[in-house]
Amino acid sequence: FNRPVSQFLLLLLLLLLLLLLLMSDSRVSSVIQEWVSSYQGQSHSSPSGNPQMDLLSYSQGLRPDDRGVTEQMMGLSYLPYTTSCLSNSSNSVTAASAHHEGHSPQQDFSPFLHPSMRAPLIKRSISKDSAEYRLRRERNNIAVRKSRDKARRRIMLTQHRAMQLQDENQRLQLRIGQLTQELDTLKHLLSQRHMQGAEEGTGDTPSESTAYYL
Amino acid sequence: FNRPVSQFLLLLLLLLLLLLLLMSDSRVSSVIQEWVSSYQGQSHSSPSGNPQMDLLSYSQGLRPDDRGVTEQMMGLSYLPYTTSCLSNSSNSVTAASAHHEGHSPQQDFSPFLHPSMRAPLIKRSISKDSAEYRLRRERNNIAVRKSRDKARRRIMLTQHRAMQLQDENQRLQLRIGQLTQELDTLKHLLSQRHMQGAEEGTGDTPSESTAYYL
DNA sequence: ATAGATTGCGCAATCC
DNA sequence: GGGATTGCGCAATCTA
Repeated sequence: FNRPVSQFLLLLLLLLLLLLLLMSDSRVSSVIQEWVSSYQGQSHSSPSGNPQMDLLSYSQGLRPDDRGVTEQMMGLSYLPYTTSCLSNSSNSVTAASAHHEGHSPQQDFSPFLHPSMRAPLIKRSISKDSAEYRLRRERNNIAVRKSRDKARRRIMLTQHRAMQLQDENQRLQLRIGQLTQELDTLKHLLSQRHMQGAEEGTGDTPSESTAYYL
Repeated sequence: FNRPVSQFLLLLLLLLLLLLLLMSDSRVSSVIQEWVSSYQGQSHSSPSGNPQMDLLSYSQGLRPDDRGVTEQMMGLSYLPYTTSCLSNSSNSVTAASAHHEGHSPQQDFSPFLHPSMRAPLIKRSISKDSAEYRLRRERNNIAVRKSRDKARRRIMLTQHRAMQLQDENQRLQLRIGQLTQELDTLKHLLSQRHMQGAEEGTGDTPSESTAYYL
């Protein structure tokens, strides 16, 4: 997203939420509950009911970046022997702090050359360079996209909820002001009436004991 | 972060914010303003005044992952010619949709082999494989870390503000209930008094339609 | 123990 | 030009 688009979107969403606020007003409660549930209970796929995309859209990796295979390569830290490259089929990457494994289809680099990370080499033929490793990566990429979308939605939602709550707050405070003023007026009126009606005896205060003419 | 730690941190921050709320209570306004300003105006380094880390902490890349040099390698998509690897010094990566440029110190891959991305090859000797390119990358990494920290802080803040606002809302609604009840009592009392003391005028009613004696 | 979810991080593109 | 943001892939870790 570039700035103008995101700003426009934000504004649009704000307007929409304002409309929603106007329509159903008694929805201000349970902010934390929803957030926590959306944070922990991710068993439901699209909590916000976004009609845009669901699981399928993620599995269809049709982003403009995804044409073809989309490989990504890897770490290879701390190697002064840069000349003997991957074509040696045995030296380069795959082990450098277990970060960013080398990949490149039908090419295998056995984990080598890093003294601190030699143990995982034996670990169950790790890092199959182009077998079902790609499958796992692709699945994880899908999951990552999904999770990040979810996070984005969650953040937007929280933001809008905050705005909504702020508006509600303002309204409530206004209402409180009104009520307070009204109450003051009434109290004043009552006390005045007490003053005037003092000749009939029965002086008392409005809030508690109002049994004059009993 | 794992869950318990993050939950504990969240609770701690919540308590802190509650304290802050108790100290200065008139701060509930201008939620959106702050958010937007923190979103757009990023000229200030640490807006929340977090005493934890500032620019220096970012430049000192001392994360447990950062020992040594920490390289990262790159894309290389769409190459059926996997056998002729990097040692050919001219074929592999660097151009695949301009993603994840190959790196590996004192090894240079000239951008090749992708028909759609041939133009940037001429572009000012791009992708210096290990010169000041590394410097730029390192600086960008620092900036990225900083930006993400900021985003994290912002999100937490918004969240806590939402909770805060919700509490405030509850309080306000309670107060409104109280006021309304009180007002009803008073009104009832007044009307009763009107019934009984019908001989005295002076009716002025605050809100809507109790103007008997006008 | 296997798969999805979350997260920190680096890279590159883009914004400002 | 240089910091700030952002989408994305990778790997580690968590969780169910």
